[in-house]
Amino acid sequence: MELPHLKDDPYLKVLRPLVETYLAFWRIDIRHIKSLRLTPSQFDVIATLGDTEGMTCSELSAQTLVTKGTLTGVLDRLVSKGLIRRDAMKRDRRCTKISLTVKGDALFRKTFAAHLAFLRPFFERALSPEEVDQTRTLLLRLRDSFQHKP
Amino acid sequence: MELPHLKDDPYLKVLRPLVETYLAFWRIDIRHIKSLRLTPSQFDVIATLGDTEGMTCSELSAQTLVTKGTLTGVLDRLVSKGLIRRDAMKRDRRCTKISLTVKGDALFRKTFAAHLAFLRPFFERALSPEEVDQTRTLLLRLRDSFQHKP
DNA sequence: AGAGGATAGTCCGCACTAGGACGGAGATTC
DNA sequence: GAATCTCCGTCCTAGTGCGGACTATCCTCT
Repeated sequence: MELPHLKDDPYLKVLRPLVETYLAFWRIDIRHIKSLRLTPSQFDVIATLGDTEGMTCSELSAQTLVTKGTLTGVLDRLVSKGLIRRDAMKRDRRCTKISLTVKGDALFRKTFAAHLAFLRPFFERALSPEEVDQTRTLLLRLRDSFQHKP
Repeated sequence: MELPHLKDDPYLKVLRPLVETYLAFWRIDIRHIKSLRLTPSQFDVIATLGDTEGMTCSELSAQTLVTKGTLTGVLDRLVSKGLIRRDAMKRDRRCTKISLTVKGDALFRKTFAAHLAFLRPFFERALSPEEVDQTRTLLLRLRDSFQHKP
C-alpha cells in the first residue's frame, strides 16, 4: 500500500518487503481457502472453533480478525451452510454459544492439516531453521514497536 | 488469520509473527490515514498519482492494491472530493487519464512526507541499521518463495 | 429494590473487495 | 473491409469491514 520513492531510507526500506511478503503469502493462502468454497473470514472462524467446546461471539471476534459487527453476517452464512450452530446459553441469556456442527467438525479435520501442509513448503524452501528463528525475532521486535504507542 | 497450535513447528512459527507484524503496522498506518479523512484505498491512489503526469485506470490498478472493478467506485469518491480528475485521452478513446487536481496535489504534498515521518520512528526504535538489512533480506526470500509456484 | 453502568449480539450505513459480465474501442488477421 | 481478438473502464453480486446505534440482559452500588 502507498509508499513510493523511499527505498533509499535506511529504515523505511523494510516497509515494502513487509507489505509485499505478507501480500504474497496472503494470495497463496486465499487461493487454497477458496478451493474449500469458504471465504477467509469463514475459514478463520472454522479454524478458531476447531477443537473447542464452542465460544461466544465476543470471544470469537477477539480470537479472529472478524469484528463483532461483521461476525453476525459471517455466522449467518456459516449456519446456512450447516457448518456451525448457535445455541442459547442458560447462565447468561445475553450470550450465544457458537460451535461447530458435526459437518463443520468434519470439514475442520479434513482441511486444517492439509492447509498447514500446503503452506509449510513455502517457508521451508525459503529459510533455514536458524533463519526462521532470526526472522521470527526481528519480526516480533517490529510488531512490538508498532503495538506500543509512538 | 487462522493458524492455531502450530507454534511448535520449526518452520511455521514465522507465520504468526508475519501476520501479526503486518497487522500491527496496518493498524498504525490506517489510524494516520483516517485522520486525513481518506480511506486506505483512496490514500493509495493519491500517493500513487503524486509526482506523476497521471495515468490510466489500468496502470493505476496495477500499481496500487486496488483492482479495476473496485477502482471505479474509489475514483468516483475522489472526484466528488475534488482531489482527482478524469480526462478523456485523445489517442485511445477507451482510456481515461486520471490525475491529481490542484487540490489533490496540495493534499499529496502536505501529507505524504508527514506520513513517512510518522511511520519512521516505529522502525527506527525496533531495529538497528544492520538488522534492517537482515530483516529485509529474509523477508524478500520469503516473498519470493510465495511468489513462485509450489 | 431501584438506578446506573457494563456487556452481548444485532442491525445499520458506507466503503471496500474480487471476479465476472458487459459494451465500446483499438489492433490483427485474412 | 469484415471478422476476430484483445483491451478499457464500468457495472453487478456476494461477502467483508468498521463504527455507531440499539435492545436485552446482567451486574454493582447505594
